[in-house]
Amino acid sequence: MMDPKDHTATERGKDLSHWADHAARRALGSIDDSGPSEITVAAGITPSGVIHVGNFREVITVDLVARALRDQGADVRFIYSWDDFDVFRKVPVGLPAPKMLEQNLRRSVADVPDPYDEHESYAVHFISQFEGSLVPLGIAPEFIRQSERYRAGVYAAGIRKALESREAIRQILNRHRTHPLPEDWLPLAGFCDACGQDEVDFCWPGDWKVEYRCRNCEHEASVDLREGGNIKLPWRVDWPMRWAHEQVIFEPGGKDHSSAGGSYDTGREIVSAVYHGKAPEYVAYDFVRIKGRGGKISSSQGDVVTVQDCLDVYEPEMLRWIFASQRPGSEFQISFDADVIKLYEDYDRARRLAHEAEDGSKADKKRRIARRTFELASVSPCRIEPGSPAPVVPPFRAISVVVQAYDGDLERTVSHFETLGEVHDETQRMLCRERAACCWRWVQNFAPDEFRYRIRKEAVVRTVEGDHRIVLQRLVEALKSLPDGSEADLVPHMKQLCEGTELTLKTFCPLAYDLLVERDHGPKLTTLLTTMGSERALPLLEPSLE
RNA sequence: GGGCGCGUAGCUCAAUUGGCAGAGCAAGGGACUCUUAAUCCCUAGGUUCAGGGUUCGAUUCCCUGCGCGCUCACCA
Repeated sequence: MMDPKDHTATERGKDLSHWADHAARRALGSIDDSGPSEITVAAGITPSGVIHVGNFREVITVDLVARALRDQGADVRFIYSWDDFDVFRKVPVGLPAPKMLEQNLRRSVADVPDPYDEHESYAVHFISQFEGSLVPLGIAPEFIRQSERYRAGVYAAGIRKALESREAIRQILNRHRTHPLPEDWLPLAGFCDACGQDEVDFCWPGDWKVEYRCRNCEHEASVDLREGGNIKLPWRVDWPMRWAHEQVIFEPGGKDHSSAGGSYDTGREIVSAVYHGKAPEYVAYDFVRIKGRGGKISSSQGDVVTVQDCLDVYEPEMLRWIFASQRPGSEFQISFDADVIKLYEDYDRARRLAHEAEDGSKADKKRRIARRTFELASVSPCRIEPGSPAPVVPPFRAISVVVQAYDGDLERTVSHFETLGEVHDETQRMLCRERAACCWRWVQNFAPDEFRYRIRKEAVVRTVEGDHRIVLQRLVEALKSLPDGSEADLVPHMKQLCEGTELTLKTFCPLAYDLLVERDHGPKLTTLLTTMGSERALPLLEPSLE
């Protein structure tokens, strides 16, 4: 724990004013001294199909709070529960082998075969996809698969306690239900050992023994809870049981869990009445919406946008920054359209602000907020010293022009910026390459047409006469006189191109764009010409003069 | 019916636990004898949905109303 009398600690304390810092303080305030020295924060979802960015909000929320807790001196255990012992209730659209999946409904998602035939099960397929996408983001929780826990009998005592308290649980749940649970209700759920389906009726003779009969295949069996098996608690009891089992002190939840009478509400009552525990500190997070993917949605995944889809367009730190900048309760959208440019500009600006030295003015507050947000957004934990140099990366917009001139060649794109003196060392080369890769994927898949161009592969011959011919001739001469000219060298020639003719650059340029990029406008002409180089430009311009 | 959230410039939104209402785009003007998908400077734009309360001070906290969205009352 941090010593509040320590001067630097209290100075530091003023900086810890991000929502994750406040949540961390609340969580620390909720524990008493008798608790374990290590504190547990938790996230978790059901892998019932492709895991999307909306689900990511849960993990990133906990990751940010975990980092905030560590910054306050806590020893943190971050667990991620894969609720893969849940029922496969619905076949998502767009998956392969829909008939096979249809036949596997009502079984545990951990027992449904992988329709892609790549992993041991349906659940594991989507689990490994999602876990893989967390690696570049620096998120590394301890993953727990509930199917394994239940089957190993880890929760035997928790289940037995629920059975012993079944009447209390029934009353708690009934207070929030329209149709009350029957008097003989048992807090049990599970799957038939024979057919794997969840159409099972339970009986509890007492102690550790549970018996069931399958309504589907009429299989009957008796299970000793201590040995584990296909028996679990229903969600509303399962959640509080695991809070107590893991001593979770912070866990967020989506809106569906968060309303009055929802599962957090009943869980809070159950954990206290049955397990003599305490509900974790909680934040409810809102949904993440998607903008600008119209017509580009991958048919194999329905309407779903994954974390990997976001990483295709956004740098890892930037994706973290986007979530760290939004308070959990507010709904926001992740954009794939022209907003991407604006967002990159906002991000670069905020990062410069985060690194600025303080000057005692009121702007310091904004600097502190930006700094703290970037400390939390950083892929690996870091402290930002005011006045320290900010990472240097060329603007996304500039990269979009250059990377298209080089047809997606990242190395040439990077060396272009090196030649311009905007990229200096290996770190900057790496950052530039990473951004160029994102940019190129964006241009190809999502950019609106007005941001895209393609240099002609073969020259087109236009009839060029009169003043247009004169000006084009001058442009060609200018390029020849500057075989490896920089943009600065070319600019003076541009100013003289139209002298003595009826044309202006505005009326001439469409011809040049047509010859070069097959449309009547494009990136700033001098940038385009010097980026593509005379050796590519001249063969496209000259044929129309012959 | 219960709960949560939202309502701020023409548009999209900030204001991070009460401290001079701000950005981007759009609009208008100017600069760089370099086209735009630019860059830089300036201007304008507001009863912060309405009404009340707490406070030295409210976009922020409390109450009421209106409008919008989501969610629970199945399962998870």
